[in-house]
Amino acid sequence: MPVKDCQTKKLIIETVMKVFFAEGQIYATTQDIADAAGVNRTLINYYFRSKKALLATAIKTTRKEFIKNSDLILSSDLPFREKTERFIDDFLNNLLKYPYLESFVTADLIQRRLKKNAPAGFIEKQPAPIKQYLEEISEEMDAGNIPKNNPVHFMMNIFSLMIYPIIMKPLQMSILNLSETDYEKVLYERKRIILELLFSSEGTKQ
Amino acid sequence: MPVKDCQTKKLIIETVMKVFFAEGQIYATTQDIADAAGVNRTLINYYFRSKKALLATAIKTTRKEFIKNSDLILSSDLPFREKTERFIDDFLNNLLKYPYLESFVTADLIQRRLKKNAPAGFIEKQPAPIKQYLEEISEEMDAGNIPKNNPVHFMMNIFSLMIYPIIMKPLQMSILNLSETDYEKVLYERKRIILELLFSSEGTKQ
DNA sequence: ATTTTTGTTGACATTTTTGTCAAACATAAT
DNA sequence: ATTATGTTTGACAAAAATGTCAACAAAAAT
Repeated sequence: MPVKDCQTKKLIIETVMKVFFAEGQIYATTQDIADAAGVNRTLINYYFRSKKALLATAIKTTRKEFIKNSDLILSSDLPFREKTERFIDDFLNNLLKYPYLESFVTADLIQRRLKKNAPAGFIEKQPAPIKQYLEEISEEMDAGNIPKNNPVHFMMNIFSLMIYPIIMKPLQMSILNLSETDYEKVLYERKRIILELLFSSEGTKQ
Repeated sequence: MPVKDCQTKKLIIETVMKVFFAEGQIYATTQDIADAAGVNRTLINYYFRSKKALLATAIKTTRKEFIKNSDLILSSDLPFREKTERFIDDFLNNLLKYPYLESFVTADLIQRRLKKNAPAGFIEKQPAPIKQYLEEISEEMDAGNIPKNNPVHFMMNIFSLMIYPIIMKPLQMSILNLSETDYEKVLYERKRIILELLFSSEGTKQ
């Protein structure tokens, strides 16, 4: 019976999550991973066949953890504004844990689109909760609560406002001339800012 | 006198700009670059010392082209709203040419922050035009034309709303269930959407 | 025309990264 | 104790990527 088994296997996956998705080391080698996990590199090939396979499962694992809560929120029957508020709150929390997951997945999608030599990831269909939420956005627009546009814009605005400042932190820090602590403070205010922006224009359509 | 000289040298740089910053092939090898440019790989080492050095100059070149116009706009004495409008217009155009420049630079910054083994880029100070524009944002806030907050939020909002949908296009396409042509159409509407959002909340501060 | 400089090429060397394999090890079951 | 099972390791092999070099070609300068 495997005892240590799942331990090291999990350890390796968690290390990938840390190194790639939390720290953003997209060029990390298998040796880097092994070192960070404190295990022999060969174990990566033992538990997962290849680096590619390891990254694929790591992505799946992280995505599940990422979506778990937010899908529940989007599928709930909370009133629109409250739902949006909770979604943003939850999403931002996950984002701060794994800021670079999206960048990595996107990079992956790009490589696969160009070469047959597919590195890791997987293409994802539209999640049902997102679809439902998009419909609610549409209703809110019809009700005149938010400016009437293609609902995808509202969704895009949310994602943009939440994600960009986090994934581009190093660049934004230098452009905006902010220290590490300053930036943290700014990020902390974001939730409020985003909500104000999304709902400030009540009935201001033209 | 060098005649062909600058031609191939330029060709190589332009190819890097295409492969890395336009197409997003962050894992492209020197051979990939040489193939795409139709030149012998050794020439990369002849004109630039190493891959690292090549990427460094390519980044500098692209950034210059990128900032050239938008800096003029930000430094001009146009009224705030018009200035913002032109800035966004110009920035979006450049962004569509080189969507992945920022992602690449950020990835680079991250690696350098962690290892001493610096790959390519360079750390950038706050550009003076940005500083000036931030002050103007502050004035607009004092004048009550836009909600009063830390001015960096306004700047962050602009960047986020412009850049995110472009750099995360593959992911957004699947999440929002949009085809290539649908997405292009949405992107085209963005400029208007962004401006409406930024200026919709006139005097709505709380 | 010849020399000099610059550009270009292919073969080779080095380094880095990934993957394989057999042997050693630990643990639980018989 | 011995076997069986899953785990771990180091040595090795293979592949991929980068860099160097001497030779060759083309153009400019003398």
